[in-house]
Amino acid sequence: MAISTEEKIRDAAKRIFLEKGFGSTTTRDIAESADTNIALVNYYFHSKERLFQEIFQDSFAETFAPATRILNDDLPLEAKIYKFVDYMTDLLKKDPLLPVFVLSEMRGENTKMCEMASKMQEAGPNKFLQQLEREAEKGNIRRVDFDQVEVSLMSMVVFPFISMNVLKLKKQMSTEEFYRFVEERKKAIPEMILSYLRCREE
Amino acid sequence: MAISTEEKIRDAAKRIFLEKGFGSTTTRDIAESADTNIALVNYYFHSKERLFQEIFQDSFAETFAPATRILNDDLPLEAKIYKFVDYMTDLLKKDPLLPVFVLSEMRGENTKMCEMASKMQEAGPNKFLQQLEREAEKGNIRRVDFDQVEVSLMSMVVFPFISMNVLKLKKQMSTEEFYRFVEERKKAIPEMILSYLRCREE
DNA sequence: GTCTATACGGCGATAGAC
DNA sequence: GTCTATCGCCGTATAGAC
Repeated sequence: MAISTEEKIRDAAKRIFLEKGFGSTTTRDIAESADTNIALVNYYFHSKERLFQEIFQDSFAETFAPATRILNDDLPLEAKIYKFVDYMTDLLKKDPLLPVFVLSEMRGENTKMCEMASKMQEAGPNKFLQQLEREAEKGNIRRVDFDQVEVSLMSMVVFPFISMNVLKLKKQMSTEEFYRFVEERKKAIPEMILSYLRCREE
Repeated sequence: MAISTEEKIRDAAKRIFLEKGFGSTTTRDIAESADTNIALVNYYFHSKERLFQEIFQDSFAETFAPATRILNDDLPLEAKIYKFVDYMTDLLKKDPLLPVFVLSEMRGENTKMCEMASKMQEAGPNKFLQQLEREAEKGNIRRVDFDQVEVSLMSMVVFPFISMNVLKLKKQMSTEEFYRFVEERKKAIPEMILSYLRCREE
């Protein structure tokens, strides 16, 4: 059996919203791209706004939930870092527009999207930071600002996808070369983080 | 003497485009925010599209030109990295929406903006990569993939600003705390890069 | 240069037949 | 569930008076 009309609309909406953002996307685009008409978009999703909210929530969760989950896993530090970079890179290779979509809709004073995002935040302690603390106590790593380390880790994985087109321009990369480049980061990023945590004070 | 109407419009346009992007910004917003009317916006800039192109070009140059310039300076490696992080952080503290604006308008298959950006690219050799090569030959640093290092450096500086609102949510930061956080990165980021370049093989 | 008034199209949304 | 037709609004852009 083929996919339902509702699914076709959702898929088309996700593709176009991620590509162009809320403001530059029209209901007509979505309907046409889903091989249907505007009336059905509103029949299933009531309004462009509500359809967008569904897509945004999914995308936000899809991006951040797995990251949080892996960092909260019970894995040795080094293995965890490798797994994090590996998993996130594969995720973003499948859906490279995810982060720039989510973050561009959350920019500035956009209270609406930020509130929505904050409702999806699971609280709980940050086990990754706790783990780094413990390793420092055991003397396995240096004691540095671990919040900075966590943000740097995330930055190095996600930013290349956000700046993909600029990167391809500056480094004269094809799409295939870009994907090879981020593949190589699966080694480079953990090495970078670990050398910072392990090397002697300068 | 007060600033000209043209300047008022340009300033308002920049503020609103950076906050909401091209698609979610209306000429009415801009006119009202500049204390004038739509007719004058089109009188000075001919159309919303052309006004946007001016703002985008400025913003693109404002973000990437200084970065390229510093990396091409004639400075010792360590001093250059510190200067880069320092200067870029100060720049983005003044204009935190710059990178997410530029990169969100360049996402996906948006050929228009990418072509515009490519026309603004100065070619020339990448002196930063050459410098890293030379340092490796002299045995001062390890020989690793220096493209990866350059991208990581840029990522760690820029990404916190792109993800500012998510970061503030996850780490429960106020705006002041966020600015203190990126200020501390002026030390943390260079240390991270340098420890990777200098530490022994693992 | 600046304003008012207006043209014109495209937008989101819905009514109503099937 | 699906479609056609249409409404009303808001978007950009311009004409024309001052």
